[in-house]
Amino acid sequence: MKIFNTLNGRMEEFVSLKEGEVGLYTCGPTVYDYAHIGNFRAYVFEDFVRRTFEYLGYRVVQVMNLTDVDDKTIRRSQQEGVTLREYTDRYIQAFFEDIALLGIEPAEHYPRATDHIPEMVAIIEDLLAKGIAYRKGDGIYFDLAKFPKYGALAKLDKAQLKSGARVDVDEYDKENVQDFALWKEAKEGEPFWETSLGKGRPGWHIECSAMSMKYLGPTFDLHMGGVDNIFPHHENEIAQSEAHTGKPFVRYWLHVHHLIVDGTKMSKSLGNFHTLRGLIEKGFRPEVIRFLLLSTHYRKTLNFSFDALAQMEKSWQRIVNFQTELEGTLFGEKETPGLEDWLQESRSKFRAALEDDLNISQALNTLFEFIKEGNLRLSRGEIGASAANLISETLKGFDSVFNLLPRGGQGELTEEQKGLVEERNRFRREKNFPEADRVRKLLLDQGILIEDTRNGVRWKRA
RNA sequence: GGCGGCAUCGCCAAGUGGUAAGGCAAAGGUCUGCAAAACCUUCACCGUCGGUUCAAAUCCGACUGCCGCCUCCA
Repeated sequence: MKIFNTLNGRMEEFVSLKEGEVGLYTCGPTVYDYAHIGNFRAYVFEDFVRRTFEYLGYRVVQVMNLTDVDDKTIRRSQQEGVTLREYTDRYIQAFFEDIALLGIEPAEHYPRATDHIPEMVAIIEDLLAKGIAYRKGDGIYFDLAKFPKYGALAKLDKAQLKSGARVDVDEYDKENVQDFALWKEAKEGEPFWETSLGKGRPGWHIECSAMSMKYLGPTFDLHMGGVDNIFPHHENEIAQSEAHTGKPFVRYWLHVHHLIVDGTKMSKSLGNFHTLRGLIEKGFRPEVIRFLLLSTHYRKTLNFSFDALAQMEKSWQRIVNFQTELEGTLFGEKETPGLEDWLQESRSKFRAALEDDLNISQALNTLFEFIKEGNLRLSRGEIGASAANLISETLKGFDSVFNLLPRGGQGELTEEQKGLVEERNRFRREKNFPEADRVRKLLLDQGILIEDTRNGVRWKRA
């Protein structure tokens, strides 16, 4: 498995710390609102990575944090006059609903920041004791001067980091504008925690250090997130964690690039801002949205458009049709020449694509070539029952990584519906087409679409 | 202002030195009671201009456009 490691800007062979197991930390949402499709591009890709490792035989231990305390969550909960917990509970629930719709496999751990205050305090106390952190004015800050490696991930020269245009330096009471907050002392009217550090709340970055190390250990395999997190968030995580433990923090960093809409940045003011809920209300299937979010290699900007989404729907249908035909057709027994070789070759091409820095486009190429060949064989009438089953299993194996097929197959017909299909067949044999069409319409009204193929009748849910 | 990324057929998107994967759309055909699905055929000299090389979409330079980072946004 080769992956592009942001840490050194190179393609590297992935070797896990523990054989057969991957420790994975993925930066999760700040739960102040519904997540948007840009967020979901990252989460869907992370799911793809997780599934890829599982496909390759690894056991994955994934941690995704839920940031439930920050300026935005505090401000909004106050505006609504509810507690921080009540406010964030609502969006955490929405988040879980959304990722379930997108077919994202749950992580092993979803730690909430506010449930891990003691762990964060412990790290901060240690950093204070080591003289790496200092208390000043309204908070506790990390002293970058004590961490020479700072800037390695983002490839920023510390000396060149200036107080940017976006920061009003006067607002901060720290010794160096570059230093970042570990702890913020309680402000009037804001939620706070009573700790050995005093009353206050954690800075943003410390939660990820505390929670990742708690569940994955001081050094772990893989840390992912959006490119915008490289600096300062991930840079700060490295500084805090390594200053605390004296050990390397993360071995491989993977960063997902952004999503743009119609070639331009997604923003509320441009009216091109989309949430998953919004798209579903417009009638798009979550599987298709997942497909689109997945369809571009993670290190490239993904261009979202409704045009593209509509095309994805068709493209997706091709995959589903193939599976439907394999599962929903009554095949006889038949010898299929070269079956094993073909399946074997497809699997190895598929695997090679995944192992090449998670090249999903190549993996999809393999999938569609597989479907093409399968359809060709179907049209030639070469497929028997056992072959159809093997092909279907191979397809499902590929799909265990994409997760695009409707889950649990398409179910079974009721006895009555089966009877109707039989009845229609009888009418067709008798060439009584008006009656056959009437029965077909009857089934369609129940959501069952009947299609006649060379290999027999098949059905699917409309 | 500093740093970085991207630019491939109408659309989505692989390919990073040896002459353009795949999907959608489109056109023609086959199959078919109809419909759908499927199959066959057709469909690109890779943003612009220079350079390096026997050979470049692939390397170098300039330009144009878009995107991102430069302290709390995936």
